Amino acid sequence: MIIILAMLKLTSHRETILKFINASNAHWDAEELARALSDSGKTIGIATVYRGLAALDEAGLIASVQLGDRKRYECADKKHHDHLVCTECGAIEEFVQAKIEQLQEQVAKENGFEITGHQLLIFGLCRGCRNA
Amino acid sequence: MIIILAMLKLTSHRETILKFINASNAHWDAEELARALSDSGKTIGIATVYRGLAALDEAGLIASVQLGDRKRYECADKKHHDHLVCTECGAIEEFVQAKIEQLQEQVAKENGFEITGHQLLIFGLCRGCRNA
DNA sequence: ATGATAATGATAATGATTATCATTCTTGCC
DNA sequence: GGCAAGAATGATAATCATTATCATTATCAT
Ligand SMILES: [Mn+2]
Ligand SMILES: [Mn+2]
Ligand SMILES: [Zn+2]
Ligand SMILES: [Zn+2]
Repeated sequence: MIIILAMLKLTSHRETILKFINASNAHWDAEELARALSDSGKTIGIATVYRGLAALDEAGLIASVQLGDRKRYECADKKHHDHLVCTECGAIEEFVQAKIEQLQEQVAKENGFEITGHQLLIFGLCRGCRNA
Repeated sequence: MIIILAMLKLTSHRETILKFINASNAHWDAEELARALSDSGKTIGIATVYRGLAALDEAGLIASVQLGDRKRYECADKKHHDHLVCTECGAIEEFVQAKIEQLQEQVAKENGFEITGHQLLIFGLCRGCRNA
């Protein structure tokens, strides 16, 4: 059904998790996802959800963002982007700013750093919450 | 001795914590700081260290960065900056990139967001770890 | 100095995530 | 198809950072 990388064993549970994430556009944390799966009749043990998410993330089949104290996952089939996080309602919006990405490389070079990843979180009030 | 904002009550413990942070150039988490204080003969209960750091941070007398799962604190008397984090040795370097800051404002505007804060973490290998 | 109020510290509680371990799948192979 | 080896699962205990409790103590305005 899906070509899974060699490092990952295909299991129905992982497939369920992967499909669920790919089918949505949200940023899920483990508990939320477990609840959603349960609500849709596909209950999976919470420990397995945690492990499945970590495995899929490591295999590059889904992406993750560390938001404050919890890790959230989203589908990986979109290009790299960063996030705007509303501190009022929790909404998460995405953006891409090529120039910022490029300037990060420059900063790294100036500091003798070899970049392996980055995370830019912009906190604030979303349009809705500003007007509320 | 120090002009403390009205919102914060001066206590010897908070003063100790503040001085310690200001005297160093590092990014401390609560446990590390408690241990360091203890080692220097000024033991402060761990709960008080947590509360003291949070209070000083809220008052703007020190600054904080959420690094992965733990919160780290540093002295606030430097201008805003972001961080380069070595995933190998844990070293944290600082940088300022005005253009990136400005582009963030632009991104926010484009999305109807009102920025209240941001955090840019660049992960990778520091010069030392690259050559090791 | 005195009292109102906030801070402290020992410790319990929380919340997210990981570790255990017995049981159940997957997959390669006959 | 049937089987064994090894990985995955799930219930639950364990961690780890941080916060909450609550009795005691310190601070600050009067
Ligand atoms: Mn996203
Ligand atoms: Mn810093
Ligand atoms: Zn909002
Ligand atoms: Zn390093």
